[in-house]
Amino acid sequence: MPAQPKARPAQRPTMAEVAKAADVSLQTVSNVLNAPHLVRAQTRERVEAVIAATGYRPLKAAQTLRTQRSHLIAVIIPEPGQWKGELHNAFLHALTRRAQKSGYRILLFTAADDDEEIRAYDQLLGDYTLDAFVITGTHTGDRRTSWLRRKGVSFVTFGRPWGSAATHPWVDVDGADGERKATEHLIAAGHRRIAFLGWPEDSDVGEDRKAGWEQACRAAGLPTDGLVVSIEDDLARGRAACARLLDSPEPPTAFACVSDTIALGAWTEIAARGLIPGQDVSVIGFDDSSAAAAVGLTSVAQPLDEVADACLAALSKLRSPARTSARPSSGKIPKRAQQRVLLQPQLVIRGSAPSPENTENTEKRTS
Amino acid sequence: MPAQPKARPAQRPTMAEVAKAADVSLQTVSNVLNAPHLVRAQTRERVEAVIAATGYRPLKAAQTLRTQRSHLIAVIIPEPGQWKGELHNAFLHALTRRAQKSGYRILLFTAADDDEEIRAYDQLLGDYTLDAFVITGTHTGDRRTSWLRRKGVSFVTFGRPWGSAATHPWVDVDGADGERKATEHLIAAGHRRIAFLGWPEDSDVGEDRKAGWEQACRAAGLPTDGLVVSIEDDLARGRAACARLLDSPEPPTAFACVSDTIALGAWTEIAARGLIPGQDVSVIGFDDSSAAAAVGLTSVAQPLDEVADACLAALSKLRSPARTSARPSSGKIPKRAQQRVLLQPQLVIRGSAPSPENTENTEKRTS
DNA sequence: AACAGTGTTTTGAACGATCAAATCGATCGT
DNA sequence: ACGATCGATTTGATCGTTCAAAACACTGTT
Repeated sequence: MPAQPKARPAQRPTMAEVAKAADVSLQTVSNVLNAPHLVRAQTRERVEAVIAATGYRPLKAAQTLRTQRSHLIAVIIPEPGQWKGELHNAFLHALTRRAQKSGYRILLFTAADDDEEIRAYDQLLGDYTLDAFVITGTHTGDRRTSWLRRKGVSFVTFGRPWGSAATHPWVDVDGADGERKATEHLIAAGHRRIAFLGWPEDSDVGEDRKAGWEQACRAAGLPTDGLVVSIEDDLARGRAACARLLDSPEPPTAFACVSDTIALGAWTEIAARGLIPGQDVSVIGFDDSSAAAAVGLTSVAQPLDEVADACLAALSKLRSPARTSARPSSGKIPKRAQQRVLLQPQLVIRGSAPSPENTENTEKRTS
Repeated sequence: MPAQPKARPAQRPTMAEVAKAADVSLQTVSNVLNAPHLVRAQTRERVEAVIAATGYRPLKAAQTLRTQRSHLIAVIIPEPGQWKGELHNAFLHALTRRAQKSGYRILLFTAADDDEEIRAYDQLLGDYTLDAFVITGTHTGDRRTSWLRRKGVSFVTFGRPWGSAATHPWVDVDGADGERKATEHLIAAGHRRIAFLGWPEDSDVGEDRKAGWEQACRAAGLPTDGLVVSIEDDLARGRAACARLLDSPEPPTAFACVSDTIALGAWTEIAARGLIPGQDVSVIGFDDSSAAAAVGLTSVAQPLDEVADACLAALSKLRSPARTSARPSSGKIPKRAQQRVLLQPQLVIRGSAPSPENTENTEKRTS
């Protein structure tokens, strides 16, 4: 029996095989895929037919090696319980969905703190040929963004460059606007003493949201003194804070909260006192968690799908590896997507703070 | 000015550069990394020194192309709100952490249902050179596992092959055991009528957990008739079911629940009646969500870190591309990691169902 | 009839690593 | 002292794709 004649059984087809079957060169197949305008229509159709028949798909590993572009975007997955597990999870999902539509994939990594995260960047960049990072939870004095910039890596942040004039692309949700909408909703329902249950003052996001509440109160001539509480993001603390305020000489009739966690604490305390949330005392949370939906808590929802879209759009600068050529850049500036995007959240109205006209528990959204 | 003499500024070092600097061949550098025993100690040290000095790291894309191994494991990220968002998120985190310790990375993808998921597998396998999949949420008649098997792809499932004798590697948590522990805990605290708030009967996981409750009751000679409720995983329904049972002629004094969501519903109803959870009526949930921790709900915790470890260990069969060689396999069977692992959950005791001797709200874990 | 200009296709090299086999020295047995 | 054996290292080919430049085939000009 002669030596096996190159038997290649049911393997994944390669570009060379497609080329042979279509009786063209390798490069022509490549052109059909990457630069169709260079190929004569007739030839192109023939090649495309073979591609369809064989189910050929270019191998990413080979493409990556050659082009230095992997179609991979790295994103952190936070420690459970940290930075709003549920919110981040929904964001990750949106990002993954959107990315895979445009041919990208999300690569996960973990890190307990910013320094560890920077080390993770270094590792990832050493191993893989990443196209970009999506960074979440930016804050004042964030070292991660400057590190990435220094390394020349593309990235977007979900979160503004708080407290710095950094010019990197970012996408964020207008927390002040959200809290303002929540507060105005309460005012429209007739409330005149509206408390704000917030986070400790070192939180950029927290201060932003607080500002929204304050603006709305000011604009309506309502008091704010003695109506602010700063606590860690914890249901029990939210409950305690709510109790304290309700027992004060001039108790508020509504609570605007910096998070659903804290709002649920308030909601629990109100219910435990035999009061009816949304009727006797109103509560509004932030982030529209599943728990909020479950108990009927009105909450401010972040448009995560849009955030994900905007992040990916901002990364569309993944073009041209910036090679300085003698060719003068033609006067046309490449229209790049928005690099700094601030999106508006929505108020999801439920029983804990219903609309003035309509006291039903029906859920509705207002932008 | 002469042509630029191969100026290579601060690029990432390649293996060739390391080889030149250490005055050895390419292959020797490769051997130092992949088969150190083949290299003379003195040479090895010299090469290692250069590697350390230059910070050289092999490029995954090139390795992947050559070895057909990417060190990538694909995992689904479920739609928010589906299959226990929080639980899956924690699982993903554990998996990512463990994987990156062993040089692997997690690649995300999404899919709305099983068919779409299979299409996603096909896409991923077409593009990337994946090492394996981790599948979650297996169920009776699951088409995904048979598809993967047919394609010859390595994978593990988090979840048993319910209702089939499939032989693929899997890791699961013993839900019956968890619910039994919960029920026994309630029995030890003196409860004699313990209800079970469960899911509709088409859920494999739900039936497994229910069996645990039933076993514990039977073993203690306690009644089960009329104490089972089947509802969707929803807080409001849990609350309603709890109310119905409490209003029945022979109301239970404790609730073992199939999930934290439902347990929180029960908890809410109990609290709303002015009863004190854990004192008047006890409740135990399942999954130890952050909400359970927040309100002090006793719950059954899945050992997700161990699940992740076991999944990765089961995948350690990522060896040998199965080439049939003439070399007879030596008698030694390669010790492979456990391919079928059933882990035991832990009861996390909190106020809603305290220990008999100790009515404090202190949190403790018992295995 | 030779030439420039287009449009289309092919050739050759390269990306960065690993595999398979060849080579080179030194050691060993008889 | 000579081939055999073994350890250490090198050479050559290859994974599947894209880039850069060359080659080819026409058309229209002069």
